[in-house]
Amino acid sequence: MSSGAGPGDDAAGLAHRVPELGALQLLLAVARLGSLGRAARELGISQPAASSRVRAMERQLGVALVDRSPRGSRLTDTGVLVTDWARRIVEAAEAFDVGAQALRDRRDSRLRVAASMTIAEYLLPGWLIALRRERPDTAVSLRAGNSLAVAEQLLAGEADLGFVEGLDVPNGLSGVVIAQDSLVVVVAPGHPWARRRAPLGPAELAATPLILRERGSGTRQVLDAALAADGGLARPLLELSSTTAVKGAVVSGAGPSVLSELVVGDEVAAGRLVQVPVEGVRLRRDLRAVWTTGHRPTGPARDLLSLTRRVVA
Amino acid sequence: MSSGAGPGDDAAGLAHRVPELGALQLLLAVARLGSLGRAARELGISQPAASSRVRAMERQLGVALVDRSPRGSRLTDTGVLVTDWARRIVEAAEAFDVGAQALRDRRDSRLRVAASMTIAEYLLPGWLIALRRERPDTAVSLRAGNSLAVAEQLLAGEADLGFVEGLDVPNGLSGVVIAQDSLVVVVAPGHPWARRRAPLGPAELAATPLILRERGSGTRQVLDAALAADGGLARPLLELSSTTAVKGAVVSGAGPSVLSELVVGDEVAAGRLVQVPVEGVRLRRDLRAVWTTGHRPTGPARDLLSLTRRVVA
DNA sequence: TTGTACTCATAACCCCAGCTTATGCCCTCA
DNA sequence: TGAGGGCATAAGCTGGGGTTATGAGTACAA
Repeated sequence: MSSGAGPGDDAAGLAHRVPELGALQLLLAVARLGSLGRAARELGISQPAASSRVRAMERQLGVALVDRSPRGSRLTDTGVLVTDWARRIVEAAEAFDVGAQALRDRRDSRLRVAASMTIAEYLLPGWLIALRRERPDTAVSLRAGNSLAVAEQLLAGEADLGFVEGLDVPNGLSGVVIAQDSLVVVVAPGHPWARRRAPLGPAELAATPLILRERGSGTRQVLDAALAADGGLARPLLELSSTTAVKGAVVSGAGPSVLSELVVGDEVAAGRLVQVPVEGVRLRRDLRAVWTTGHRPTGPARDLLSLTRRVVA
Repeated sequence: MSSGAGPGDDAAGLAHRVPELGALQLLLAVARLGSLGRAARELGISQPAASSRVRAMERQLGVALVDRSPRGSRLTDTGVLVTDWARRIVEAAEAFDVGAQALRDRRDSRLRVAASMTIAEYLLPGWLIALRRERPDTAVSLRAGNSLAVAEQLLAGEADLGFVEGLDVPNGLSGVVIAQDSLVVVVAPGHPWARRRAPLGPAELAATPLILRERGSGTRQVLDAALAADGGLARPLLELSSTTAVKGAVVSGAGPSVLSELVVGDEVAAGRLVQVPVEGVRLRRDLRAVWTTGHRPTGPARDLLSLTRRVVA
């Protein structure tokens, strides 16, 4: 094995090394139900199919996952670990699914939602999963855009309920704050700030070139407003057009950035990014549900709204 | 569409509604490279194959994902959204991959790691991904167990580096604290505590029956120790044998629980669980890297260690 | 213009992964 | 001892997804 691409760091083979979704679901079902046959029935396949899939997974991964016995199947120790990793994939897939579903049913859904990008990306799938649990019959359609587009769609009657992040409510709309989103300063683990314990102040933050989204983006606005309170202004080291690009640049060590904790939550938890403590800067923005003034949400819109309001009061 | 299971809430069809990993990777590659052909080359498949896969995805999801032009392909607006959801699936799959890889190479790897369950499940994959980026040739093997098992393997020379969570360092081992894990009180969004703003005190926490892991588990130990400082003791409402089971019970509203923020991070961010503020209880535990006293980590072990220490100093 | 180089789409063919049904063995329990 | 639930094996079919070969549209330079 020479240097460079070892086996396992080529993206190409990922799909061949990771079992497909159906197999992972099957594994979860086996864990839950304690029997290959029952799991097979739950997923609507035959028992031999389930048996062979699990066997194939074990061959693929090179470890034993389930203990078969004539009275059922239980996970092995490593099976438990693998299943937990698998669960994260399946959950991400479920979020993808509800999101895609909502995206597809553009027209004539019972509940048409318009949301800003960040909310559509990170929060809505979770809400829709919860909504589906409580009101399985509600068909939801989703359109994502910036705050302006959300407002337009509500005013044009093309959406029943909107979600926006930002400092104020667009004209003609009413709304309630449903959550607060914190912006956080993040750096790659190798950056000097990563070991820092003393909080950053506004002056230092304003003086340091940051990796930022272009001027006009929601995140940038909040940052500028926060620093303006101290007479400062964010200095861009690099301006990128998508949040993902910014995040990628920070992870690869290009410099510090200020991003929503929604966006970097995973990376911080997994240690790919480090959050730098900050003091004296108001890096919070409200997340709001909005509707056209006078048309308080009713029916499915009300269901979804009450669901989101129970989150982070 | 009658009541009950609508289309989209049956787990069975998930794999048919969500494109498979290869297709999602392809989409990410297209987004990054701006061309179907280039993306195809990167993944080692032919251009027509890529073209057809993307087309199949669009048919499957019912939305246009990429704008084809004779000079390349760019994502549509909804394509950007879908791609972001897809990225989360692929990242989960990468974590699965490195984990499984480490699990497979049990014997004669250059670096044999033993880790407690929680660390193996939530943190190690991220570290291994980072390690692979810096030292692509390092083959890592992983065994997961409780703190005792980790200690045994280190002392028996079956592992080079261990990771444990807990209050103290096992006998015969040395170690450093690499991170702190906070335990948090969580409830389902419908629970009365979800709207609560005043922090819980130790007395109230000790007086409330909780959903817990069985006595002897790491989490339970920390909780008992923390409450013991005030003369209290956790009262179980329900004792379950796995963290996942506890989490599931809390999500479905069975009652409050105390869990590691590593475990519930996703759920809290997505609003499936609500974190309740707590005051006056020391719900922190150290995460430590450990090794047999006298054998300070060298080589690959040192690489991994330094990597983890850069995280949450 | 015309040639070249890039894009993506279409067509015809092929293969194997994974499904199904049918069966058998093992264990447990009434 | 027979019934029933559990898993494994065998044989056969199907189709999704791959391949190569080719065409058609756009851009740019000679």
